Amino acid sequence: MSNPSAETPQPLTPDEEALVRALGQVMYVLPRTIDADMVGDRQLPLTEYTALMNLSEAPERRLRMHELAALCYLSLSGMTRTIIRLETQGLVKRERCEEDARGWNAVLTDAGFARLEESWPSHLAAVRRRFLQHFDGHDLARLARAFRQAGAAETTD
Amino acid sequence: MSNPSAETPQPLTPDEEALVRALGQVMYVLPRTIDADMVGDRQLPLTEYTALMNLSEAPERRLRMHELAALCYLSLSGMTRTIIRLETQGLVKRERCEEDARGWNAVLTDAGFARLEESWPSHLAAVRRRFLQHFDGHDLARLARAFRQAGAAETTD
DNA sequence: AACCGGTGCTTGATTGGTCAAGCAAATATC
DNA sequence: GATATTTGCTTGACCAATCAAGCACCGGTT
Repeated sequence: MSNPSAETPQPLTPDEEALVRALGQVMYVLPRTIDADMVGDRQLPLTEYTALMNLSEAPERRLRMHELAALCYLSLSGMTRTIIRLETQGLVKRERCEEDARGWNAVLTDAGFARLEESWPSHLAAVRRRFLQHFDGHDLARLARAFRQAGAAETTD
Repeated sequence: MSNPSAETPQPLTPDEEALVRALGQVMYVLPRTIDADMVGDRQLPLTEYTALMNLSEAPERRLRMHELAALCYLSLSGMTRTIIRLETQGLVKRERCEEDARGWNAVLTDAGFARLEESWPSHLAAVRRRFLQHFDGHDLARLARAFRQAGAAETTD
């Protein structure tokens, strides 16, 4: 991403500076507190919750590994490991893919669905308490748009 | 709407839902992309950059371990390990604390300061490109306030 | 002055992620 | 239709974080 020509780029304005510092804080703190809330409550870490949630929304409650990984913003190997954890708890099972024998589907089991329903209120509460609450009165739709842009990784350069 | 009982808490509005999903994305993706940008450019991972930056702003460019840990939103042991990495690169040194022989100060070396100056533009560019840019036209001060609230961990309930 | 609980930091074990290498099935090329 | 390349996922090695246990020193009590 190399330094754009100038050796001393435009420094941040105080407002920008404040936002960037606050971002640092949020990036570090939020995932951990939400995760901690959920683990404390129902023993379901955020990553595993996210996986189950995405499965529950998929047709047939099943998804190929790479699709699920993308939806969870996880590497493929990270996803493999998450699914293994979920499988040993009986919340998910893996089935070979019909039309491509290299592929696997992760399938949400009934136990997995039940567990998700159980965890859902806790997750919702954590998200409200730790996050949404503080954006009361903001234009949420507009914020969401900005967030999505920022999150769209454009790994390039 | 029907019964908001204890078992079915108020679900999210579509706007809230969108924001929460976008947050998930940002929480996962941003730290990694910013880190990747900086590592690619100057071999300074974000955690180490943050430590150096906080030291550079401290009086005498020195800080006790627990102070630095708090500023970096890191556990004390995480901080120990980060400082060890920085020390082996010669960017920081540790000195026993004068008034309390149990304590240590992490001190930014000249090499560390130089390295920080070198990395600064790259960090700035990454932050602009990955984050600030997408909040053009927003009320940054207000946003920063909301972020800070969300980041203020209140670990217990 | 000898103890003893509390504090500051480090160390050991574990965890949850990464990337790179590997394996098996699919597909393209000849 | 045999071989080479690509694709889908898993595995191995590693890394940066965590928590809990340990060690050294402080400061108050007797």
